[in-house]
Amino acid sequence: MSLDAWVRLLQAHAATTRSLSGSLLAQHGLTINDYEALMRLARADEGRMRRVDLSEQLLLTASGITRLLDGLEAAGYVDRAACSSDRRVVYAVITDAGRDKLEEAAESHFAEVRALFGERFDADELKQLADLLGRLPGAENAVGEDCNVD
Amino acid sequence: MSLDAWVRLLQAHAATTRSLSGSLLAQHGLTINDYEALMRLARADEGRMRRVDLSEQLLLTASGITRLLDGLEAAGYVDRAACSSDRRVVYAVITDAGRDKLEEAAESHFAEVRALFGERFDADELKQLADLLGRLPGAENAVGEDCNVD
DNA sequence: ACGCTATAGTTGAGTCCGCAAGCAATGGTA
DNA sequence: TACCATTGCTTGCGGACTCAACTATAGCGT
Repeated sequence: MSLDAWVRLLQAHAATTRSLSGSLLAQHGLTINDYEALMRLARADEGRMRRVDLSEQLLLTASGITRLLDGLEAAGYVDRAACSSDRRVVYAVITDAGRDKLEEAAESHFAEVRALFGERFDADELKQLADLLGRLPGAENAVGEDCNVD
Repeated sequence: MSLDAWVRLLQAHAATTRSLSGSLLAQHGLTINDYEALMRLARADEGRMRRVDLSEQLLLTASGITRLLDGLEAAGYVDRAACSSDRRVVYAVITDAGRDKLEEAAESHFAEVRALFGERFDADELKQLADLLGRLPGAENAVGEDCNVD
C-alpha cells in the first residue's frame, strides 16, 4: 500500500495553510485559529460559547484557547461573560467589533480559498475530497464556511 | 461553492497529525519533521543533503532547518560535512545511528498510518485522495513512503 | 582586481501552542 | 453534612517554528 495519500495530506496542508494563514495574518492580523474562533462564535447562539466547547471545535487544548482568547480580548473582538448556572464557566462572546473584523477578513479569505481550490478542482472533485477527508477523525468538527456568506 | 473541502482538510490534518506526531514523539522522541528529515536524508545520495534543499522539501525556513538539525545532531542521528566545491554549504549527513533510529521509528509509524488510512479508505479511494491532494501547491514535494519498506 | 548582488547558513526575538500543575466550582455519594 | 472525583479554566515552562538581521562565500560584470 502506498502511503502517498498521507504524505500528500501532510504536505498539501502545510503549504496551503501557510499561504492562507499568511495572508490572513498579513492583511488582517488574524491567525487561522483566530478567524475560526470568531466564525464559530458569530454563528453560535447569542454569539457566545463556553471555552471548552470552542477548544473542542478548534482542536486546541484548554490552555491554547485561553491564550487565543487573550489575544482576541485584547484586540476587543471578544468579551468575557459569566454563566449564571455554573460559575466555573466563562463565556467567550463576540463583540460588534469582532463581527466587523470577521466580515472584513472573511471576504479576502474566501477569495483566496476559492482561488486555491476552485482553480484546481471542479464541483464533483471538491465533493469527493470533502467526503473522503470527512472520514478522518476530527473532521466531524468541520463546518462548511459558506453558511455565513449568504 | 461549499468550502467544506478546505475546512475538512484543515481539521483532518490537524487531528491526524496530532495523533501520529504524538505517538512518534512519545514512542521514539522524534517530531514528524525529524522523521521526515531522516527519511529524506536516508534516501538521498550518500545520505546527505544541503540544508537549503532539505528546507525546501520539508517546507520549513532555513532557520527552521538549522534548529531541527541542531536537535538531530545533538542526538547523534545527523552529522555535518563540508562541501569541497562551495564553502558556504554545510551538508547534513545521516549517521548509522540515524538510520537505525529511522528504521525503528518507521515500523510503528507505518503501522499507525496504515491503521488510520487503511481502516477508512480502500485502495481506489486512497489513490483518488492522493491524486486530488497532489494538485495542491507544495504537494509536489511529497514522496511516497513505501519506497523504503521494500 | 574591484564592487555588487545572490546564495548558504546562523542567531535573536517573538508567536503559537501543548503539557503538567494548580485553583475553584459542581455534583454525586455516603 | 462532609467528602471526593470531575469539570472549567488559568498559569509556568518549554518546544517548534518564523521573521528579520547578520556573516561569509560565490559568481558575476566592468
